[in-house]
Amino acid sequence: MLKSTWKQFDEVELTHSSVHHLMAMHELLKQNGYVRGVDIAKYLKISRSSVSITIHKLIKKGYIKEDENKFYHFTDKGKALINDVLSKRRIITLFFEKVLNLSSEKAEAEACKIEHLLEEVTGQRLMSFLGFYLSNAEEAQQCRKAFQEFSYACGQVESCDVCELDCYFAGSQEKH
Amino acid sequence: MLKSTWKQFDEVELTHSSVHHLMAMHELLKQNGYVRGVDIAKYLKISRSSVSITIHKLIKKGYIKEDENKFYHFTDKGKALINDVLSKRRIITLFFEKVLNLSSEKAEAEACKIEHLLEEVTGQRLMSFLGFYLSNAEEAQQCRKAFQEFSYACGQVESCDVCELDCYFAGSQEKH
DNA sequence: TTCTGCTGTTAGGTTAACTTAACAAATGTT
DNA sequence: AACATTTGTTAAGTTAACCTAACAGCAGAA
Repeated sequence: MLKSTWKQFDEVELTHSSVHHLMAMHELLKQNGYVRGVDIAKYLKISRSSVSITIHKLIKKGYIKEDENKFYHFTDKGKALINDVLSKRRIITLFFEKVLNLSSEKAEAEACKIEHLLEEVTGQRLMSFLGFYLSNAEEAQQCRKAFQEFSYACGQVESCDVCELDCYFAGSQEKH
Repeated sequence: MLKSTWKQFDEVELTHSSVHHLMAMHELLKQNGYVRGVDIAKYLKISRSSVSITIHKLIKKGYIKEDENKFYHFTDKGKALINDVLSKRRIITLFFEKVLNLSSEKAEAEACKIEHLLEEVTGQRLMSFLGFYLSNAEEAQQCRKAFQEFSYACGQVESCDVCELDCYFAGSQEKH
């Protein structure tokens, strides 16, 4: 891999924290019809002061505007971002839940950690894959069924095609 | 979702940065047979001082030990972690590349951003899925073939089952 | 109207991860 | 032997994201 690829982690347009301030806003707007700083603070379980600072940064960046009564609203830019992140989260969650059979709580928790890090194209491709894999297409249905019956027999071998090192899956069976 | 789920992001045992110091070590050990601070610094393109500090933290946490000549080595704990992360990266990369058809560079870059955030169980499930999906099983082969021929016809509709909001995939087609 | 409580902001402090600058110790060169 | 380079460490500064404490403004209750 390119030796500085790892730095892309820091180069996301908005941090995990900022994205979640926006997500909280979206959720609270849907719930209550309005959002104030204190609502976000309670929702995210952080201090009002911290929220105040982050929100002002987001205002400066053009994702949020504030009205006379200190109620917050999304700008078009903010709405677009929320839409992207929500879609991506939804798709990733669906994948974890419907394909990998994680519980819906775990699926959401895992999606939440990575949703803002993946590029649009990855989300789109995943979307496309799910659109097919979860469809009623004959091949998809049979594939799902066969996978359910399939149990990866990694326990017997020292190494397999997929993991070059000690078998990851084998190791996992001791732990679980 | 549980309202504090998002905080799990910060609660990973090792940060993105720390994990990548260990990954760099692994890579350099494989390449040269030894690692010093300056090697890691050059590899990660950060300052020697920064590496020095991070490495000492990792020594305190028990992932690395230092010999008389300031060469670094993994402890068993470090080896186990590297093994886990590498396996997870490999699986995720494979998924992005072989299932979602991302280029191998993009697949690795995307995997790199999220590999340390996903739980073991997620990696295992993905492993299991790939083990089947990429296998020679009749159903898997047909599914792969059918998916290749499939193009998600999202353009015609306002919304679809998968994305509740504006169609994510439709939006993406304008951009690309 | 005074008091209380809620809300937002500011000030000052912490931690993690970077930076540059300065320096000490070892190593290599001439 | 003297000088230059490499390497690791330390000091001091930056940014992001949190914290607590203090305080100002407002709004409702006694």
